[in-house]
Amino acid sequence: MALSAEKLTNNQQTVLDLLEKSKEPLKAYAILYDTQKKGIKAPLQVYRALDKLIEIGKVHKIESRNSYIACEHKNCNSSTSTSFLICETCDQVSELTQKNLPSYFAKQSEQADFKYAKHNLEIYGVCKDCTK
Amino acid sequence: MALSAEKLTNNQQTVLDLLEKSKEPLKAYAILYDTQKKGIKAPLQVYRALDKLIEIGKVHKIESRNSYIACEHKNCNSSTSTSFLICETCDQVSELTQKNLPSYFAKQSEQADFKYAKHNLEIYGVCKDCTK
DNA sequence: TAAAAAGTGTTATAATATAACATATCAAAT
DNA sequence: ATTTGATATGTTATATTATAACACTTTTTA
Repeated sequence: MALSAEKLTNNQQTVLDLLEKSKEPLKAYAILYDTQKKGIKAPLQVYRALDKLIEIGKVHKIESRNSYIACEHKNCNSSTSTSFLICETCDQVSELTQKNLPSYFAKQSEQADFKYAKHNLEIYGVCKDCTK
Repeated sequence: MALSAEKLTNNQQTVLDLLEKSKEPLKAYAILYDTQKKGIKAPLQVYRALDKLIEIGKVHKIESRNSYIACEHKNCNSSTSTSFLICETCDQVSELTQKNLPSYFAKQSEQADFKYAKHNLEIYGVCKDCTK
């Protein structure tokens, strides 16, 4: 079955629903706490759901924060590269949708004799709302 | 006292020496294990040394690996932005020294109404040695 | 040289994540 | 329809990463 058409299991859907409702990235144990009423009882259930969701590109991990966010792009199948804008004031995170980043990084890498495969970019600063 | 002239304490120097000798990034508990003969006995001693070394720019953290690497640049005082090339084959990490990355990211961020402050970039791929 | 700032040593514990194993579900190929 | 193989589940335990709290010491600076 194609990844994009993948049917989610109960636990996976529960975790994804929560992340999609959330304004900010959530930590695994926050997800656990918030999904107890839906029957998720142990950390592993959360991590396994997250693993799958990340694999199919529905969720991304923000490495520097140990937190997880639903992908903003509809029908995103990519779990490879991620680029985030992280507001240091309000902690909100948005994705930088820059189609040419991979090729830019590939070029930069090449100059260091390095073969680019994928990347994780975390940009910190101040978001639109917080500059007002 | 200027950061660049900062004198390191014993623990800080011990941790930095180890990282500078290492070919790969090291994890905190690996550092702890390897510095026991130098008198470092507890995780907190390692983390405190790392915190300081990161603050003065001598060490960087690789977020997606929970590991630490000595800065390759002599007299680097910057703890703000980091850019790494991480080899998925041999786990060696080098720094991408691209002076114009910050301004490039600032420009990209601006298009999303986001005020760039600093960044963390982790590029995965295959290093020169491993492509042979 | 006193006060302030930074670092140390230590114990305990918090936060994040995975191992191991038995069982269950489900798609698809006989 | 039924076996099969892949994937998911539930559960307990534990590994890994990181910080809190507190008493004390050293270094810096005014």
